[in-house]
Amino acid sequence: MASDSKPTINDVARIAEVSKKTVSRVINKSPLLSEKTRERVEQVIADIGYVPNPQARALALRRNFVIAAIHDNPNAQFLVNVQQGILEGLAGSDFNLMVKPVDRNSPNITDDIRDFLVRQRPYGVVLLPPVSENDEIARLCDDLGCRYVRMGSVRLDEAEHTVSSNDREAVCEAVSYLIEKGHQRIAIIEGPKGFTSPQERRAGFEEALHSAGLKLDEALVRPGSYTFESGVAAGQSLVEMADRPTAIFACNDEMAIGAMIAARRSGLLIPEDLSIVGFDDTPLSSHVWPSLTTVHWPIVDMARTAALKLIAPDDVEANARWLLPSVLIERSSVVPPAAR
Amino acid sequence: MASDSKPTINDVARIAEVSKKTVSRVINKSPLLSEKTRERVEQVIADIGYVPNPQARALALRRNFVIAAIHDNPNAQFLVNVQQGILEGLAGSDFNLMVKPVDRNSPNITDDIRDFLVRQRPYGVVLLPPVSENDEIARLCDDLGCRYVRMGSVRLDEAEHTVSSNDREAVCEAVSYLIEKGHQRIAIIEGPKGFTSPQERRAGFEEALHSAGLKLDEALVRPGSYTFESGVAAGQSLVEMADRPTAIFACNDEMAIGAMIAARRSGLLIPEDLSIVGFDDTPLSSHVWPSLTTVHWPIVDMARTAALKLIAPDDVEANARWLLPSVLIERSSVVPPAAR
DNA sequence: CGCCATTTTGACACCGGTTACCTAAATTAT
DNA sequence: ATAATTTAGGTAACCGGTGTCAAAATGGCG
Repeated sequence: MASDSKPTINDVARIAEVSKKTVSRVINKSPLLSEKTRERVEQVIADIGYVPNPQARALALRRNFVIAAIHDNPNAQFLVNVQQGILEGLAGSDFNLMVKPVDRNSPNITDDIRDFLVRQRPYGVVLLPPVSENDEIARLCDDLGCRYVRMGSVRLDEAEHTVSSNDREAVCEAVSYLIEKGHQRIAIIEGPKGFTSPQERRAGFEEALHSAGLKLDEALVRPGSYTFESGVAAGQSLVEMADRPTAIFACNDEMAIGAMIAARRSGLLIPEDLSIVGFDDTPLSSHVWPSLTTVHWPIVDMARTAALKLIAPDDVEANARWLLPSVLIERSSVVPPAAR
Repeated sequence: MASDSKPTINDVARIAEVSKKTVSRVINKSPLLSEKTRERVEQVIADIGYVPNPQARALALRRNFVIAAIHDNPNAQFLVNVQQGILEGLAGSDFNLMVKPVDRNSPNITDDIRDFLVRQRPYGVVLLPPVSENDEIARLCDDLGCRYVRMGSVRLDEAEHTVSSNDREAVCEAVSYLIEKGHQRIAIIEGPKGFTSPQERRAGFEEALHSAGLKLDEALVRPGSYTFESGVAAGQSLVEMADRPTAIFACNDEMAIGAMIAARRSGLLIPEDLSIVGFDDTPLSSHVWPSLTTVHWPIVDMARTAALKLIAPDDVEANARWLLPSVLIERSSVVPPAAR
């Protein structure tokens, strides 16, 4: 009993004895309408359960109510946080969220995205890191006249199309915290080359050393790829050193936890023998034992802000905001270094 | 230089000197067209870069090209896998994926979903567990004439609206494997009450015991909620028993890993002192040390199948498939019990 | 009461496609 | 050669909304 097909604006108009246009005015809360007819029409709408057809609206308005999240990020927790944030920003509006993953290794990412934008014509897109760091794609959106916000550690000094976090300052703070605790030999496990966020985090690391008068020991720098395995490998090579570091800063939590596991395998106690600081504040970081001291990366906030920038041009506050704070979360993976 | 607004079907018709309808026929690959005009029109389409407007099509066809994933599941890895699977199923079609999370604790989930379906009118929806277990919502889809597929351990004996996995058999196999290894005192950490999947997994557990002639010891049953913390709690209470079990089956990986951590905190060696088997095969399960023996839950396959069922009525193979195999993955968290 | 300004409402074309129906040309049958 | 049938393509209405602009209704004021 799937009932007859849905009532349309014409049905409402006929029953309420007004024109379609008047019904349209009621739906769109136009101010130039008498209270009397508005009530009458609203009554009819409620009676017959009329709901405007979004496709028809989209056609007439020449714009739809879709925000797309374009990503090439394989991290599940990140993705889900971003989606949550965008949906929070969209809540209460007519907008819906569409997800569009792209293949980071494909040579024609740009073509793929162009095709998507041209076919689907989303009202706006949120570009997620690392795809957000691709200037060509941002230009593509510009050319196609598609609203966009780039999320990440992009540090473009323009509020309109960007939502960033101050990774550099936050890492500087975190590493300074290690130094304050008495650590001098501090290692870093870097993120993948060629992206902004690992660069920023590395920069913050150096900044902290410099302002404490320490100099960077290249022997304590390890490459990483943001994966658990790369953290294990880097951690292992660090703890096997003759004069191993007393603390490690890893550019993300997964690698930090990998390093933790590697250290433990080598018989080290954490944090007594080795302090560790991560970055991201994934749920996992509070689940491991000892719980991981890390930098909270405000993904959900960034995503919510990005969504608001796209759909709420009047929200001056959201539109002005483009640099959100990453803050240090002290847990239990850091203590002063043991005397040697 | 955002260029003038996009070419429409009228532009193509005018330039190719045919009617709109003929262009429409070309787009829709209608067979009743001469090869000559088809080529001419296709040439014009390519020349001016015409792309059909999806909103207009949606309006005229009275159906859009949107598949929505409706979920109330907080697990990030699960969600991302589902999205990946659905997108694989949708790949190459005109369909796009929309995500619609609902609040599992809200009393008016049904109203929320009804509202979404009525407003957005997606072509089809994939209901994810545990929402998929709610019969009221399935009925709602029926009433609203919205195609749907319920994913999960739903075990409705009807292929049309269901994609399930054989959790029960798989768990039975996994626990039988423990028994073969020589374990007799096997504990279970259950999933949340009131959902099908934990029930099925528990049933499989009992089945394995029975067919081996063992009887269920209620003292070795612990409640859980699929969270890491509940796994820690359950694990701890199990290892503190005077005659503790030699093996634990946890109804998901997160709890298995929680139990693993709890056991280690109590000074137990894994797997020497305690074997552990999980369920899901999350990436984490191969990252922990020792790597977790677990049951692979074919989420991606299930999601892909669900998507195909929605959009490819001709794909008889996909439409007939509704029970996908969960298979045991042997890693290194199980060994025969130590002599006591 | 009549006139003008203002508010409220409606007629109609249009957004960019599709369907139903129709016509003219081409082909086949008689 | 003519009628019957098929094939190729066109016409007009329609899907369900919105924008424009003008008409109708209302109200204030002399």
